Amino acid sequence: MMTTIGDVARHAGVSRSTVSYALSGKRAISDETRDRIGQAIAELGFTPNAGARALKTAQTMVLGLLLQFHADEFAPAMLQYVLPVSEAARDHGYDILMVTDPHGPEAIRRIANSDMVDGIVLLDVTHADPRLPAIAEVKKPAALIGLPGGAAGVDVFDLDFGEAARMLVDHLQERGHRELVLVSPPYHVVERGGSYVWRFREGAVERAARYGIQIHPYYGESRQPAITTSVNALLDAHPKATALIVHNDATIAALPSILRDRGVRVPDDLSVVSLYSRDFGEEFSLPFTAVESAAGELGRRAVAQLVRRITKSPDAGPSLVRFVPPVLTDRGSTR
Amino acid sequence: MMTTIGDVARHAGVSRSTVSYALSGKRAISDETRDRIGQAIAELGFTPNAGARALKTAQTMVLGLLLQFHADEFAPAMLQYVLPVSEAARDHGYDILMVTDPHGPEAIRRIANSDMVDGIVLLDVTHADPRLPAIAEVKKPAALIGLPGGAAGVDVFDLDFGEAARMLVDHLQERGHRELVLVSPPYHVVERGGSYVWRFREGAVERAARYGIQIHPYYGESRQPAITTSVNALLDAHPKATALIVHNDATIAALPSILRDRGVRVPDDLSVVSLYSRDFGEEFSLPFTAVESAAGELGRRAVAQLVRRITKSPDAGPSLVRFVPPVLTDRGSTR
DNA sequence: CTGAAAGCGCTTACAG
DNA sequence: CTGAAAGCGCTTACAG
Repeated sequence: MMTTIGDVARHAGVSRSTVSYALSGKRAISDETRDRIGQAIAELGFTPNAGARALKTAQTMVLGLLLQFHADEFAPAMLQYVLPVSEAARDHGYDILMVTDPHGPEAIRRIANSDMVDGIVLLDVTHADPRLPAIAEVKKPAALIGLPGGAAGVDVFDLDFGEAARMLVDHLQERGHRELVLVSPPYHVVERGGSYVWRFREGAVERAARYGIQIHPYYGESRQPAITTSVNALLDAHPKATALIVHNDATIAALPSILRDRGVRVPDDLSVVSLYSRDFGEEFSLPFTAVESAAGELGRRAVAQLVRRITKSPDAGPSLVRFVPPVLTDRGSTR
Repeated sequence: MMTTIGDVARHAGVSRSTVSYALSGKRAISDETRDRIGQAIAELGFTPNAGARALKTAQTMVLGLLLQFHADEFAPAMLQYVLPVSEAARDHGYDILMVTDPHGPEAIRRIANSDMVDGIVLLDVTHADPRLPAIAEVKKPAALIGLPGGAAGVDVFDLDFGEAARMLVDHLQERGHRELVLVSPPYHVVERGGSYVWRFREGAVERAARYGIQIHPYYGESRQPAITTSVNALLDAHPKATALIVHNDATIAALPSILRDRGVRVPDDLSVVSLYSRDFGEEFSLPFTAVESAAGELGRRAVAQLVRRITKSPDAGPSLVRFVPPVLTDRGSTR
């Protein structure tokens, strides 16, 4: 039923190895033979069997992509990472095996030990990510998006959240703000080890302290109506604060409505800065000055480095930790 | 380097076939032999090579999932389909090869002809979807989410958008509304063949006509600030309309802000009904009476049927077209 | 420039 | 209850 390389060889009157070499270009083939093979392939509609090729070459040309969806969390930002990873993989000739299994470590062992993938991308890596021991154990190249606590032994890519916070505080300081409120992600993200929460928070708090700026840090919420309640409560608690730093996707998405209901105008009554990706901002129509979360660049760099690890000799240098420098986009939401 | 079934066999002092049968359970094995094999597997850490198994059995245990992201469209709703498909696949023992390649037909030929997948799920299928000829050509089982124009020769799952519209009009009619405004998806979705646009629209228009209700149908926008401008324009144009039917994700997400800016209260000044999934509504904090878009159920049913096609004999009956009946959730946004 | 043969790691008739 | 052998569809030394 399926056309094999043997069918093509027979049809073209050559050996199977010649067809294989014609396909790979790994040795010289006479023009006439190449033409006959090309014609046979066109007539029969041949595509090499990926499993057989993988078995022989020990390369699947597939990357594993591990995502996790946490209940009670704001999912729409996830897509900003998945798409660039998928597109970058295709650009490098790889397909994506997407795994959403909540049992991350087991899923990693399964796809790695059965050799379904040549390498693995982990999204949303946490401080003590339970998937990291599995990654170390399976001996496949891997790239992480998100900063783990210790040395992971694999390549790590993340936004420089500390620097992002400092840039935003600087931006407000330059405009004369002396009292700020900071809304971080929900506290359960800290408990899960989402280090971007405290890296951003510490960056903001330290920078504010250096300037003698008062800053009131809070953990926000991820769902309505708690978001509205909490934002209102902390604005009430700090009536003299002139600026709000929002490091919380669900909160920034809800903020326009909340402020409108309070009759608060941005930037006249309150300055607002945040951290989100350009696409996310567009989808939610967010008009705030913000640091780009750089999901696309992180995804592309992680894939490029992973492919390098796969294709170069097993130990192509020590593992990398790369912080993408933040970029601030001024959308006029500060005064 | 990698542990093979031969290593396990040697370690356990049995033949490779015995190990294989112990794993598959396809023939009786003495307790003692089974124990020795189990121990060997545990000590050596054996997982069968997926490529070799696929080559021999002609089954990859992988499903292809094809998504497309259209520029100038509202992406967050896509995740509501991807996740249930992925989870349902895992429940059936399958992994997901996710393909976001904008060249859909080529991507289908590639993953199907190289036998990377046992079946294919197509998301967001349109009236004259260019991917359908490729699906027909490759001779792999497939399941579509979204209704194609003609007979696809494969199983089709979609929400009954006509019925959804009729339910919403009924709901408004029962409450005495006599003049409605309908916001459909952007017109370019119609041009692309998104039949859910006109199925919903026709359902609403016909139902309204039957009741003698005036209805003003419009195509909406997918991005700000056009959304705000267009909603304001059509509310201005129909000051006597008492209810709004929104069949447009980007518009419904923006609606709370827009109405607040106009000083319009729901449902006192205006009744609003819509169509979206429960998760989507939660993420965007949407308080509107709506028909559930049933993304989860569609994904699960598509996968279940696809697996049936794969595992049962090649022709397990004629191809199906299944419309999931809409369910209305009253959130009190009508009066 | 081309071919015959071995082998990647499995599964499964065939044989006992 | 178990084993030896064939074969899935490729790639790549080896040989000419």
